[in-house]
Parts: sequence; C-alpha cells; structure tokens
Amino acid sequence: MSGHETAVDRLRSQGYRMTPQRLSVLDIVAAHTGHIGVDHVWSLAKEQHPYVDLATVYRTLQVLKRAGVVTEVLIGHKLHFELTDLHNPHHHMVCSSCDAVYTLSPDYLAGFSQRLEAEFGFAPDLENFTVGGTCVTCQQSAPA
Amino acid sequence: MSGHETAVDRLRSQGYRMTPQRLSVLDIVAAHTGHIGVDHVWSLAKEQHPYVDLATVYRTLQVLKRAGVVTEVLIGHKLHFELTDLHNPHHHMVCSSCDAVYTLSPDYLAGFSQRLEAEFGFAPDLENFTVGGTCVTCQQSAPA
DNA sequence: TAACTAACAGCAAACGATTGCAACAACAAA
DNA sequence: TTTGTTGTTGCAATCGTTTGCTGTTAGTTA
Repeated sequence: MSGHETAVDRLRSQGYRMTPQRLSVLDIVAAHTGHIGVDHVWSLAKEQHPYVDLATVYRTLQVLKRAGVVTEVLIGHKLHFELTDLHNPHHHMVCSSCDAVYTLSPDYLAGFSQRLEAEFGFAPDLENFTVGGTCVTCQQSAPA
Repeated sequence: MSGHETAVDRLRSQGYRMTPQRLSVLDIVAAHTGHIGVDHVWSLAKEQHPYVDLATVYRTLQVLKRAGVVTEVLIGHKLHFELTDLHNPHHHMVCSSCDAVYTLSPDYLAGFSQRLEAEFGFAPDLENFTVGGTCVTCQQSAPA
C-alpha cells in the first residue's frame, strides 16, 4: 500500500516501534518529491492525526534519519528531509544567499571521504552532508 | 596594544564601526587559543562591560565572520569561533559523538572546491566549513 | 487472550540563536 | 567643537529545535 515495507522493516529490526504517527510522517516524506520542511510535514501530518505534536514530528524524523530511511538537508536555518534514495545517492549544495538547493553526485566527495578514513580513521557522515556557499546567480547579482 | 590593527582596519574599511563591545569581543577571541563558545565569549565580555547583551555578542561574531576576521565552527549544536589564521588556513572535522574537533589542511578540499567552481560556478564557503562524522575512538568504543 | 514492559506521544518548558524596535553613540563633515 | 547621519546597542519577543516528564500503547510472552 505504502511501498516502503523495507523502511518499516528496517525500523523494526533496529528495535523501533511503528506507531500511526511514525507511519504518517514516513508516508508524507515518501510521497513528497524532493526535500520537505519540518513544519510542512507537521501540517500534513495533522490532517491525519489532528493532535500530533511538533516534537513528535521532530523526534520521528530523527529516528528515520538514524535508521537511514531519510536524509537531512539544512536549508538556511531550517531542517528539511527527503527519502534516502539508495539507488541514486547524492549530497547537497545550498546557496546561503537564496537558499537554492543543488544535488551533487557522490563522486565529488569519494576521494575526500577515502582520505579522511585512511589518514585519520574519521568516518564522515556524507549521507546527511551539505556544502554551503554562493551559487552562480547570486554571485553575479551581488558581487563582492 | 591589541595586535590586531589589521582586523580593526578591515572592519572599518567595510563600513563597520568600532565600538567598545566589538573591540572586547575581538580581543577575547584573539586572546583565546583555538575555538571558543559563544557563552564563554559572553561571560568574558561581561567582565569588561557588565551590561553587554548576548545578542550583541552574537551579532558581533557574525560581523567579524562576515569581515573574514573570525571563523565559525559548529560543535554539537553550539557555535564556536576562532581567529581566522591567514597564515595557516584549515578546515574542521567534528565528531558528532564526542564533539572532538580536528583541523584539516585545505589540501583535502582544494580539488573539490575547484570542481564546484568550474562545473557549477558554485563558490563553497570553505572558510567556515566543518565536516561531521565519527572519529576513530568513537567508532571503536561504539561499533555499529 | 490477557498481562507485561519498554518504547513512545503529548505537553510544556527550555535551549541556542535571531530579529524588531527605540534609544544611543561612532564617525564624518561643517 | 558642534551637528547630522547612520550604524549599533540593549531589551524583549520570537524562531526553530530539543528535552524532561507522565500517561499511554506497541509488541512480546505466556
């Protein structure tokens, strides 16, 4: 019905329980193309569970993130989430001027990641990785 | 006396004004070896200016960051700052498990940065860049 | 099926950080 | 030195996010 039995299984196998609220949040993020803001998730969740608390939405999203089911993207000062696409992994570039989000192939960071692992034993969290900076458009419209 | 005339000049040339509060914050960050948390800056600043507000400290640090005088490091959920060392630039790795901070030579990201510039015209803000992840110690003590 | 227990939801309070506003002060120009 | 303008401060309110607590519920066991 929902198409993410695997996600539910992964959650359960890690000792998490499936509650109606969690299923709802998972459905919302899964149904949304691209990243979705927390308050947007909340307002959609309230349509199904009017008494669902914002804290529950936040906690659920962190649980889903920890389980590897969703990916976190920090846009401006707000957290967004998207369904983790195992078949098409990518990182994010976010323009700190206009909040535009660009996806980035893992190729761009593979070498970097391997060097950190090899030389420092440091395992970077690249799944929830975003680089901040300034996009082309904003560089042209507001030169230094 | 303070040893950062250049920093003060840089601020003034960008249209910023030098207030006692700003000088105080700048002195505190400059006198501190390594990164220092915002609340720590505040408590030290209050010794000289008892009525200085936390908002002023935050605003001042953002001004100093925008002017390229200090560098921002996100440790856990708290902002830290250090004097930008033009002679020894570096990035930061932060362990999300134990909050340990490691410095990283710019060499590790030079290629990455150049590719983003060349292929997307995206100018990453590498000066205030931190990679999150798990350090060696925490990987060993808490295996997956 | 009923009983148990660990995890969870809702609520409210707290956290770190940012912002709007009116009084104030730094700097330049006269 | 005085004046004027514009950036800055302190204060309080607010933002987005996290956390402690208590009653509730999912999933297990018998």
